[in-house]
Amino acid sequence: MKKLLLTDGNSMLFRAYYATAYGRPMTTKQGLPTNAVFGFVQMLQKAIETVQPDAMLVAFDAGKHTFRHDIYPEYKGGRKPAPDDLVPQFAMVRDLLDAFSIRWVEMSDIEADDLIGTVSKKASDYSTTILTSDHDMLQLIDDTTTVLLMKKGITEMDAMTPQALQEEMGIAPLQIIDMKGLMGDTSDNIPGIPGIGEKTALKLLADYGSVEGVLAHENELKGALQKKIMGGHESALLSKQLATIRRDVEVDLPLEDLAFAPDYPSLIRFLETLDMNALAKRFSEIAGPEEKEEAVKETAGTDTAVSTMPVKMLQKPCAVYIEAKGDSRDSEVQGIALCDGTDACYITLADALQDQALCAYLRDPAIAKTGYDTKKNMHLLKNTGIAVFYSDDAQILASLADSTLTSPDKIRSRYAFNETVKTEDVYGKTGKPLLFIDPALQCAHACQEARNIRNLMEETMPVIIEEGMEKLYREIEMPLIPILYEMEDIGIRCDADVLDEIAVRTKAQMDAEQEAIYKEAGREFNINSPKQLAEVLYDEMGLPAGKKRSTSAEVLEELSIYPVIAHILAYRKLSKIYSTYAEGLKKYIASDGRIHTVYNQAATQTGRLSSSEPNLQNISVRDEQGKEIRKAFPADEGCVLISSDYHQIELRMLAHMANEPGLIQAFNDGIDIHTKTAMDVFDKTEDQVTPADRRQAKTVNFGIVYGISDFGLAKQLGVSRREAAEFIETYYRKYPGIRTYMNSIVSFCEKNGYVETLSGRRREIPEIRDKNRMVREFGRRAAMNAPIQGSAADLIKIAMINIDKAMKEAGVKSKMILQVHDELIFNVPEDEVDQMLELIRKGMEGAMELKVPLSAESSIGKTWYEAK
DNA sequence: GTGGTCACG
DNA sequence: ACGTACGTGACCACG
Repeated sequence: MKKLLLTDGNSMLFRAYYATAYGRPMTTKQGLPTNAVFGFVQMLQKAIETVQPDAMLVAFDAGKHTFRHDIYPEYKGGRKPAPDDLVPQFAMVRDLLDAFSIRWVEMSDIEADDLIGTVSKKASDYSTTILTSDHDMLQLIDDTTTVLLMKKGITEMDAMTPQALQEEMGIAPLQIIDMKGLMGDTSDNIPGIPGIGEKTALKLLADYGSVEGVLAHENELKGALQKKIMGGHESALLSKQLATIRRDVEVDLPLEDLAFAPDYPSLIRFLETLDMNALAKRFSEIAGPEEKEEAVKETAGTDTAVSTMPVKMLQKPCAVYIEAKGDSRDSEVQGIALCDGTDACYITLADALQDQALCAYLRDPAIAKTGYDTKKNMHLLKNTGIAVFYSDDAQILASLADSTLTSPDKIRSRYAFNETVKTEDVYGKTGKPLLFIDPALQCAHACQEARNIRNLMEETMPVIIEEGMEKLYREIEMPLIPILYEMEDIGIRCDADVLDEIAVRTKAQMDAEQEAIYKEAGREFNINSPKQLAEVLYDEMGLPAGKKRSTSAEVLEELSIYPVIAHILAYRKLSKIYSTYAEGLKKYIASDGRIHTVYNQAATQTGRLSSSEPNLQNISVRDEQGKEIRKAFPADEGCVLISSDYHQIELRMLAHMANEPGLIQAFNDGIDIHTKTAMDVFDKTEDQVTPADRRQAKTVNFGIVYGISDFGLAKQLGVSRREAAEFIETYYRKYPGIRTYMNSIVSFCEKNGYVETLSGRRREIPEIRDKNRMVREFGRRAAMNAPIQGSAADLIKIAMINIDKAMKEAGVKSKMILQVHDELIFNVPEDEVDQMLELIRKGMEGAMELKVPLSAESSIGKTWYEAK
């Protein structure tokens, strides 16, 4: 029998509101209250999981005047209006249901109860569940209709069947109406018979069955009770009438239209727009495996712990998993698991070292082996005596196949990794390691992970091939791995003494600024706390608050007439230098006096690298004082640092991709591009362009690359939106190729749901089809930006590969040590400088053949500070 | 664990 | 009526 889930929307929203209203208020970043919607969606999901419906409908009350008011004007009288912070959530929850693709209904002057009563009656061949917190609904229970009664909290509910009702209250479903007739209902202002409560009503119904039965036998009753009944005939009959749910409303809701087809991706995006990110994440876990259910494979094979790797495993491609005692790259290696797609075998590190055949197999470049995060595996294996030649990296494959998979967690949930044995089951939690490690668990865990890797490879490889990304994968991403490994391994020198010096100096300045701020504020507080700072500025000192009581530099700069603001901005800047850089970086200096950052090759949606532990891609440079940090990064003894960066790479990339003649011409002529833009947009000659004009034009150019909007540009330039729109229009008129390109990229994305780079790297942009306009606008901008940013990322990756190759061929001692998106930094022995300058320039400028020339400029210094 | 802020390209 | 420039990661406060 098909299952139907009917929900009383109002009842549930109120319940959700009061279940979550206490404690801290919950709002979006803009301050929109969301607590009831938050509870609502959780209740709904709980009910969906419990019922597993085939069809579903949510009913809402609408209108104030129902037929019940005709017969009893005081019906639902005396109710307090809905709390202010609940009101906006009525509309919000309807939007949520739309996003979720769940049908909802409201009819003017008809209550949700009556809609549900009517639909449930029509659904006689369904097994129906009614979700509500309203006890009135219990009258609808029958053999095929259950009421799920919401209890305290958010997800506690009780399934009420005829049997359960009989057991709990000793009455049949329809007798609920009689109950109300006798005892009334304060929440709906139904009078009942004054003086009759639940206990008495139940007793009377047990004896006489119904209101009419009680009235007919009132002479059998005694004393006060009889008196109450005799005086309450009219009220009892009226109350009974009010409590009766109508089941014959004229409503056009064919049951076949109510099929339950939830749109989880859309729901997730909706929740994210309400800043319910944790909840969105939980839903993506629910939705992820469902979309890819074939990912959970039935495997016929076995997991075996071996002391010598069986020969049959060594004759074919396998997934290789390195079992280690933690997940950092210096964790202790425990053993190795191989999976051939059917069976998996685990061998301890000690045994593996004795197994010559295995070692030869692992390092044989002629046999394909798949790993996961193979760069990390190379670090893990560094001093073990074992080397693995990996032909494939499943993490890279997955991130190319779906660019939204920017973390191991997302990959694991998207591809339904088997997690029967968790790392902490084997080794305990970090900080609380288990004293005894169970070898059998290690084996099970390692084999499970090897299987996961194998399955992931088998699922993603066909996608890469089908979507034309094989070349990108084979010729860019895979070759880049050992290069990044080497950059991480070599690291960059870092001088703790210099950092100390900066720290001391910065701290002293911070203290002075702090003093000044406290003096202005009239008291001490934590300047680092945006909350406290906002209180001090906007409440105590009475500074004018704009729309948001933000304390960001952007907002504070507007208030710079107040002396305290300058101190705060100075304090913030110093504090950043102090904690993130001067003190922060010291933690990462390894025993070799060097910092070994981690380059993540699968962390961005555009194809850029990211850097972490520490992030060396955001070391200060724009701020003169912050830039001092770079003095702590010296070249090695007898060496210099060469820093080489692409000049305006994204605009060149845009000129090429859009095939815009004017822009291409400008680059070919070697004209300063921002000046050129200023001339075109402001209609000036080169001589007339002031530095301020050029700055504005530069901002316009950034805007173009970011996926322009008049609002964003206006904000950035500090001009009106109309003026910004005019700049954009003028720009497009001068460079019609750009307009055409942007339009075509957006419609491509609308049609296909993704965009791609010159190398065929895809970025999925599901947002472009979202119901919410803001989300959609974001999707459009991302669609305009991703091919540009991503193609530039492809370009520098190719340059890195070329340069690495050229360096190896030249046999130089120089090392590539850092990448900062459009910039490469090398540690170069003094006598290799000239050779390297030429080698780098060739490698960078020759990485791609574009319609515009590429320009790479280098500078040299003893420290990173000087090489800039 | 999340949000605000700020560093970079 | 609303409110957005694109892409990252680290630190701090706070619940």
